[in-house]
Amino acid sequence: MSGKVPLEKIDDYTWRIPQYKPGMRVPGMVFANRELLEKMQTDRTLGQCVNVAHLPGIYKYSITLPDGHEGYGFPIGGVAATDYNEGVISPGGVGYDINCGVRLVTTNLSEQDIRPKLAQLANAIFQNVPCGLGSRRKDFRVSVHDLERLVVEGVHWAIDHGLGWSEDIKHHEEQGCMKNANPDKVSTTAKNRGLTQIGTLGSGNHFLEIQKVDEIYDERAAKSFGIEHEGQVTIMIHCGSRGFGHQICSDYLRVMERAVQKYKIALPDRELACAPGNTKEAEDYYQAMACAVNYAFVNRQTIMHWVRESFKHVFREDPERFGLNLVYDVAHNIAKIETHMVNGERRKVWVHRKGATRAFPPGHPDIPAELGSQCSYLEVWGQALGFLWVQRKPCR
DNA sequence: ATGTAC
Repeated sequence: MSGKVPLEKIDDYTWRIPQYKPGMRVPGMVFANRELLEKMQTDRTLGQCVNVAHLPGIYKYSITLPDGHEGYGFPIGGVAATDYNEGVISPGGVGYDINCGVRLVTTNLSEQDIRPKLAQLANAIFQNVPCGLGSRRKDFRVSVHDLERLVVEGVHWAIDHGLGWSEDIKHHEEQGCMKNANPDKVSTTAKNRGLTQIGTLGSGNHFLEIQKVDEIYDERAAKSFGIEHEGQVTIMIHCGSRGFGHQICSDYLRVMERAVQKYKIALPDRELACAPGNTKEAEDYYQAMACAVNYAFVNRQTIMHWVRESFKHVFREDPERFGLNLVYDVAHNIAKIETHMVNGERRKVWVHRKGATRAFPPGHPDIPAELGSQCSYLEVWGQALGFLWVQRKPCR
């Protein structure tokens, strides 16, 4: 089916899908090189990009970023903004792993400093951070009361419980705490699944790696983020909201399937189940999703804490001695209410990002001041698009 | 991605 999706070349890495189907409200915009594009033509990726273009209230484009591939409803790499009132919010535009994301931690060590202790360190981390399908912590389980606090307070909860340093907070998207989180909108099943999984990695493409800086492209930018030299050791953590977010997604997909009937929404694919933005169903999903967003922030924060503890154990020194500063924690599966200029007017929109990291426009407060007000960080795809600033997720 | 499976 997707073999028939027409593509217009904009440049070597940008392809436009015209509104060739009567139901398409906007064109598609696909960012891919030849090789990736060819792969997309063998599966449902482009067809899913076209399906997203049918969503009520969608603005400007249905976007697919590298490395776009098949997902549930939206393709992974899918980005769409829909009108807050006239549009819809769709859990398929976020995915099952709500606030799957990545954080980078720097150290002041070089490869040669760490090499002799590497095996020991890897073992310590392996002990301290459970991984794999269904991984749980027996040593650290939160009560239902704690869970309900942490999904509202986000990283603040972790810091208050000794699971990090206060300066970590400002190095998170949303300062590690999404507002509107409401645990009353989360099922007991989801809460129960969440109790034993704080500080666990999970499986699939989730990872915790000890890395070294291979090459610095922009010295000034790198320095402001604490990347000083090639060979510097860093740590990267990629994971999400575990069974908690997964359960919330499946619970609300059911709610949204009913909403599609109730509000008589025409959709090309039932995996795009959604609700009009100004309904209770939309509000409930958003409040529950925000809980999973905060859960995932706390999960990555807690994992980082146990990495710091592992350094302390292996080197028998305070972790501060090794730097171990958080550069940034960023989500790539999330929906947010944002205001953007669209075709010259201020619009409140639902931004769906699935496998798409936010990048910062010039002047964004999260850009280190020393980089100057004209600097944008990460690749600003948005300049081509007019109002959305997005970046491809880190690929593996 | 995820205890699984409408």
